[in-house]
Amino acid sequence: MAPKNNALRLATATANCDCCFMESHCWPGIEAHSGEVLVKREPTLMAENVLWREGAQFNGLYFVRSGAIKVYEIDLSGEERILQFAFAGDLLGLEALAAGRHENSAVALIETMLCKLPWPPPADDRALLERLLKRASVQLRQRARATRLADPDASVRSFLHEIATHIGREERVGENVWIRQRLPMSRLEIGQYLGYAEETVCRSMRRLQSNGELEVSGRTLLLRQPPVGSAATAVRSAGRTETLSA
Amino acid sequence: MAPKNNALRLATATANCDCCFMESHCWPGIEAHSGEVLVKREPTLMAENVLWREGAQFNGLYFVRSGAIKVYEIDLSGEERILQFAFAGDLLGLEALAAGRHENSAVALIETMLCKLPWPPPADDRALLERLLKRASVQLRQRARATRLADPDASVRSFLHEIATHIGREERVGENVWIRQRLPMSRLEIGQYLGYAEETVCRSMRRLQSNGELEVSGRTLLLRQPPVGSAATAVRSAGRTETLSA
DNA sequence: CGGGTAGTTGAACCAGTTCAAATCTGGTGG
DNA sequence: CCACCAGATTTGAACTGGTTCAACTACCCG
Repeated sequence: MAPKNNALRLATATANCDCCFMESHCWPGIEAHSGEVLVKREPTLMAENVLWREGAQFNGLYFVRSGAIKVYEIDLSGEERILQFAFAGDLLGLEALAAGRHENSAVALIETMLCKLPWPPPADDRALLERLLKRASVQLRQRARATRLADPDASVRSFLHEIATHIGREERVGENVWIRQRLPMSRLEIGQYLGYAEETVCRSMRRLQSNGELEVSGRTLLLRQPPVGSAATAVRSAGRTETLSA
Repeated sequence: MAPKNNALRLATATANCDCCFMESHCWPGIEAHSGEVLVKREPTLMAENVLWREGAQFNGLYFVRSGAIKVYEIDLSGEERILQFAFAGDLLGLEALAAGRHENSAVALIETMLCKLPWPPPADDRALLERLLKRASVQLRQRARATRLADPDASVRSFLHEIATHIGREERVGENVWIRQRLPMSRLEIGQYLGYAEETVCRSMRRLQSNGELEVSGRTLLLRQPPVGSAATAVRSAGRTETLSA
């Protein structure tokens, strides 16, 4: 459980988002190739590698280029509570900006590539601040939804849909649309995020499976994308949100 | 339960935070009387008055000068979930900034005075953006803590302490320090915020009372401020945060 | 003082947790 | 390529803390 601190710290390079295929993911709405934003490529993290540790000084925000990061804290009773899962295009670390120090830890769940936006920002860029403020606003809105819903089935359904629509691939089988996704986190971690026990998540997924809402095999997930207007849609829209994080 | 929409909409006046006794509360860290920030005084809201309603267009952030506001949403099962309580000095509405539309509602719990910072801001002020970004960062950090803790006693204790240290008055009785505060919200609302039933909050407060941690009589609260280093402190620090909102 | 809402208490119920054990999976080394 | 291992997942069963329902009481406002 204790992650080995073998975070790779290889050479980093300054890069311009301009030339990055992820530009539109990291900066939704930005005019393509505006050449505005300077970030640093970070060395690739392998699963379990630490991005930052509780107590570390805050010195920049991260964008996920690919992979998955979990942000978590250890509460007084020693339990791990997961605060955020971040995937490609997501912004990480905003909550540490004000204090200048991280109050939680972040580790890679799978091989992950990141860019870093150093802080304070090198250039005095008002547009950048505005974009970050909007990102913060989005994260605040989403955090409000992350509370556990009425029952575990609703929570898990909502969680899986968020992940699937965020990073999954669509697949057509006959007239139905399914989303295929390999989950980067364990059942236990889903539980730690949603506020349920591992076993409850497990049983919940089984129920969803027997409802025909999804197929699971290990961490591979095939999620039914309910046709708009179906009865299932009304239920599912409980979890309507843009992404799992921002 | 349905609040009457008799929000008072009287004449508002542009004001400068400069001349306001709340300046240092609304803008912690700002150089006093810098004359930078322009806001509008909003008409006083009475208890139950609506500040904004779900679906309303976002057109500015609010600062609470005095009183108390609750921000809540109605989930699919018709239950009210409270997302934020805001008191004097707190900033409201950040989560609607990105979308340009409120996805939740806000009403006054008691008589409340507010200032509004129109959006987009009239002046192109980089320092303002930076401050707001920091405020957003603080709110993100705090939102992470608002999840329900291991047991209701810990949650309620933490909640009451946050409120008390934020808006309560200190009182010395012998060598002990107590904080006196009249709660602006009902037991039910505390439950809707913490994720417990009204009765559970009630019993929890009773347990804290028999522990000698507090005195309650209706909504009047007298909370023991544990001396630093006492056993109680270790427990209490579970809820260590700056304010209940930002 | 009287009515109505908010708060409190008790008891039964039940969803989710806990504990324990079986089963499966993915990855490793031979 | 296959056997094997450690960790992850699943299942079952007992337990328990929080919810629910139903009175009852206290407080606040007119």
